[in-house]
Amino acid sequence: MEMDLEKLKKVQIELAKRVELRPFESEVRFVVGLDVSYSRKLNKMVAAAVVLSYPSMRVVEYSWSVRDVEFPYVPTFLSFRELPAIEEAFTKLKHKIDLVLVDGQGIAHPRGLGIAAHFGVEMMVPTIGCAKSHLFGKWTMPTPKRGEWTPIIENGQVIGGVVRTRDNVKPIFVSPGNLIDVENAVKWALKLSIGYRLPEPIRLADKISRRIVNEGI
DNA sequence: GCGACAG
DNA sequence: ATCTTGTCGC
Repeated sequence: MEMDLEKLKKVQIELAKRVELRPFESEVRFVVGLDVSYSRKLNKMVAAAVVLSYPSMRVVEYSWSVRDVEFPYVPTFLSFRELPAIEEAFTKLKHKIDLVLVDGQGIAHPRGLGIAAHFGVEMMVPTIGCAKSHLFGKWTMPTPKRGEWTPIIENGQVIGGVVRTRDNVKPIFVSPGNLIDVENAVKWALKLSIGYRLPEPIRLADKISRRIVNEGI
């Protein structure tokens, strides 16, 4: 397969320069969650985009995209595998989106461009990365109480947070994707986490994409 | 050289 | 991510 990782690293480094970390204070009406599920036998993937109203937290719209899997899973290069699908699903939405949550890292990535940051700079929309496990940066375990969080640090800079979204449940790794800073990314990841480990937008996107795969795409 | 390594 | 049985706990 024709894929030059060194070349792609340069692409990531260039795109990372376009990430803007800044306070996020705009009014939030609609939030979207993005996630991808796979059908191993069909070699296809399904990306789902779920729109929730805020603060009512109701599903007001959702869309999806089915694509052939043409890029392998290589740690730190996840966006080249899933971005085509999640961008297509996102583009199909009719609502005007205020904030996006993506399943994966934001800037907490070796070259500062996890899938959430890559998506954020290409779509130019406020984006937060929420990963279920660690990839990059030094961190310590936060206390077991919901709302508690510890910083993910690299070169003396806070690039994200390890966030406890539920009492005594394994924390999630949150980092800015674009147009938001660490504090606001953590704040919103918590506000959108209601009763479950993952924020509602991402949890529902996972459920919907998985259902589409299991119903025969 | 060795360990780590989103989904 | 997917595959895959039972099991612990609210």
